[in-house]
Amino acid sequence: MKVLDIGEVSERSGVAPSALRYYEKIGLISPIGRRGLRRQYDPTVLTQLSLIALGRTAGFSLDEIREMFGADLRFGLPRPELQRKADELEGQIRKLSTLSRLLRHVAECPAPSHLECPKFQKLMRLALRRSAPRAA
Amino acid sequence: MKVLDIGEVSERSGVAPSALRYYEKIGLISPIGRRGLRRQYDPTVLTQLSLIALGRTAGFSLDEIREMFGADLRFGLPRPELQRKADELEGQIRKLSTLSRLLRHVAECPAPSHLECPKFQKLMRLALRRSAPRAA
DNA sequence: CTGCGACTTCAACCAAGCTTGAGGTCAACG
DNA sequence: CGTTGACCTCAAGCTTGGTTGAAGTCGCAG
Repeated sequence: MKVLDIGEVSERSGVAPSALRYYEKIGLISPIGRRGLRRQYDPTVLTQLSLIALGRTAGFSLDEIREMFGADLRFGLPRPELQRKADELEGQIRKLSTLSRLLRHVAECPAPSHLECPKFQKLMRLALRRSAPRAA
Repeated sequence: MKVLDIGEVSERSGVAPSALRYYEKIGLISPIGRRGLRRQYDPTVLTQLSLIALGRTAGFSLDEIREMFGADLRFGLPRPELQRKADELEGQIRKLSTLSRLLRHVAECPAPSHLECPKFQKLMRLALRRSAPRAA
């Protein structure tokens, strides 16, 4: 199995070498070894990096991502926790989809003030219901 | 129409007063006036704040959000730009949904190493296709 | 064996998005 | 009229997720 230099990993994943070293420092990824000083990576690191990118897109912090996937894709979290994260994601998906519909509506609706457009109001109520503040 | 003190806005929106002042500084929101030194807010600021929160959830920066919604919900962006943002959101939604399915799968799949599970691989391929790196 | 280029370390810096703290103002209650 | 508590300003600090730069190491080509 071919091993990869940091430069190749960077090129293939689109993640800067400095970022890869940073990820290593915080325990997110690790090379399988060194040749001289140079880090040698297993190609599966590319899968890991994709997952990390995915997690970032979802707004998870690198810490959360480490908990979820672990280095080496251990997926260390207890199952209920994983389900909880998935639920969280689905809530987020509904919010994003409301926002998307809102933007498309605004792009099409001729009403001068959206605050008065019933469709806009309906979408806003939807959005509001989904991002409940702490207080009543 | 009742006006709101910063404390009330904070309580109802779940956004800290310091954050509200910060949002004002960068031109995201503004009070309708002052009573003495105290900022007085129109209740529609709550709608704005919900939109801002929604935008943040979607990963937009405060700058982007200001461009999109403007202060006063002007929605200053040209329509094609808004459509583009909506497209962007939908791409993101598909990624999140893949990630969600991936997490649920991991929570249920008994396979010791997910890297070998065909279902896992399939989901990963899906995810990979959706977050194409810069290089070929 | 020399030199090039890709790597290495480490510390310093950066930007976004806030929070915190010191010190001040002001309106309303008793 | 005084004191309380919620507000004010401004500067400095914090966290996350990195990048940048200086100075050094190394392996392979010629």
